[in-house]
Parts: sequence; structure tokens; C-alpha cells
Amino acid sequence: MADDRFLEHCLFFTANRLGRIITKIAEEEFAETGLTPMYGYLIRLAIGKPGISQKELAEKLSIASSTLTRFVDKLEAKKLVKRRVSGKTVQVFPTEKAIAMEEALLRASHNLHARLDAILGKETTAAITEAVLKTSKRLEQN
Amino acid sequence: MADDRFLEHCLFFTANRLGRIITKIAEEEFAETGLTPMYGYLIRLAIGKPGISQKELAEKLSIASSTLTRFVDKLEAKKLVKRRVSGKTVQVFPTEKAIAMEEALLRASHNLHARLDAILGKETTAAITEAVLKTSKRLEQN
DNA sequence: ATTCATTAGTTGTACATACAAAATAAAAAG
DNA sequence: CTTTTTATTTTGTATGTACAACTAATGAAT
Repeated sequence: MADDRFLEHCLFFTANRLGRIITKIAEEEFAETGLTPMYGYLIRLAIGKPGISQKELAEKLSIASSTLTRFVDKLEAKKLVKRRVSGKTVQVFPTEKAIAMEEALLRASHNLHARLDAILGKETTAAITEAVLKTSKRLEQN
Repeated sequence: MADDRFLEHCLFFTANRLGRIITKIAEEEFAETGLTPMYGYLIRLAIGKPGISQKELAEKLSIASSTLTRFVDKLEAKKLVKRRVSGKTVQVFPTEKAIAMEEALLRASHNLHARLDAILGKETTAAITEAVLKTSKRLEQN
């Protein structure tokens, strides 16, 4: 009796499994930027809104503020962002070096999407992404 | 121009976001067992097939073998599994203590599912779980 | 204006996870 | 039956992530 189908029926398990698999793919596509996808996205947010607060970054990226602090630490060490303290908030600005990377970051995102579309089909990719997003939003409010 | 919708259209991002959110919920439901869900599932697999090899456990749980080694280390330290070396493979057996926990583990799984069903609806939960599983399987083969 | 409560950020610590390299054992090839 | 190859596990190291406790700054209430 090896009834192990319970794993495949558990959303906790399947969601994290998908996360692990897709993270590997995303990291491959972002490898040429020298950053992992989350760092790339942080930079894109900082370019889109220079001076964005760390609080807002953490919310947009859906990570804990302590995690964000560490991400910004690393990007600052790489001279990709600069902090400016403004009262009790910290504003994050992209450096010239980061702005120069924007093209590469957009390309990596594009390649990632193209790769997923090629495997899953454009429709399916959009549908599953939407479904996953909606699910996470509903779970968040509980 | 703060065009940050790109995050919500990225499956890498949404899948990991869902993973983080649902992990928190799952850990709450498993708290009474004193284990996190992945450890609970490992034990269930060992109970379902006493003597299961670490390789098979890693495959079933979709984690790297190095990760599995560490999980088994921890469960062995808690006297919940025992290792038996058998040639180049290691067999994993549940202890009496683990077997005595089975009920509680099943209950935690059940409570987790019930909670998800209550938030998302039974149909939706099943559908998203199935879709996520299928997606991860297709991505795995590439 | 002083005290109190709230908010933003940082730091210490811990855990899950992975990769690459090393160790070990079995199996295959000569 | 020795050598080489392959398979399984472990270990060293690194990263992502979180929580709890702490610091610092703002805002509110007396």
C-alpha cells in the first residue's frame, strides 16, 4: 500500500513544487543579467518609480520587510541602487548602472515568458498565471 | 510612470507568491503536529512504504537529494524515522513514535484542505491544484 | 511640550532549499 | 579479479525567506 497521491492533491505541495521548478527556469533566463529574477524585478520597480520606499517595494514584491532590507543591501553593494533616508522611510533609487541594465532585464523577462509560452502555449500560460494570482489574492485576505 | 503590472503577469512571480502565502497557512494547520508540512509528508510516505529509499523520497517530494538528507537528519534526531544502510541506498523506516502520529498528520492535512475549500470553494481548489500540478509536470520535462 | 502609540527599517537567528564536490558502494568491462 | 563507470548519499557552502526583537522617527493625546 503506497498511496502517495495525497501529495498531488495538496495545493500547498503542488504550488511550492511549481515554484521550485519555475524558479530554476527563471534563473536560467536571468543568468545573463547577473541577477536572479527577484533582484531584477526590484530594480525594475526602482526604475519605474525612483525613490520608491522600501515598504512599497516589499508590498509589491510580496516579501517580508526584513527580506527586502537584505535585497537592497546586496543591490547597494553591487552599486545598482542607492538609499536615501527620508524621515522614517528609506527611498530607493536606481543608479546609472541599473538604468543601463534595463534593456537586459526586459529581455530576460521577455525570454522567460517566451519560453513558458513555447512549452505551455500562450493561452495556457496566461490562464494559469491569472488563476494562480487570483488564488493567492483570495488566500491573502484570510 | 509606475507600471508594475509586469509582476502579476509573470508566472514565476505569482507561483512563488502563492507558495509563500500557502506555506504560512499550511504551517499553521500543521502546528499542532509539531512538524512543518513537508516533514509530515515525508513521514506519511515512510509509513506508506516502510524502508522507502531516500532517492524515492526525494523524487516523490520533488526536492534535491541533499535537501532530503537534511530532512531525514532532523527527523532521525527527533526519533521519528530510522535509517538502514542497504548497499548504496539508505532505507527509511518510521518509528513507533511516527506511527503514533499518523492520525494527527492526517487530521492536519484534512484541516488544511478544509480551510482552503472554505476560502476558495471545493471545485476551485481542486481545479487550481490540478492546473498547477499539470503545469509543473509540463515544465519539468523541458 | 512630554508622553504614548504607531510605523518603517534593521539585525540576530533559523529554516528550506539547491549546487557542486567528495565519499561510498555496486555494477560493468576489460 | 582489477579497473572503470555509475548510482546514492553526504557535506560544504550559498541563497531566499521569515519571525521576533530592537531602533528610530513620526504622529496623537493629554
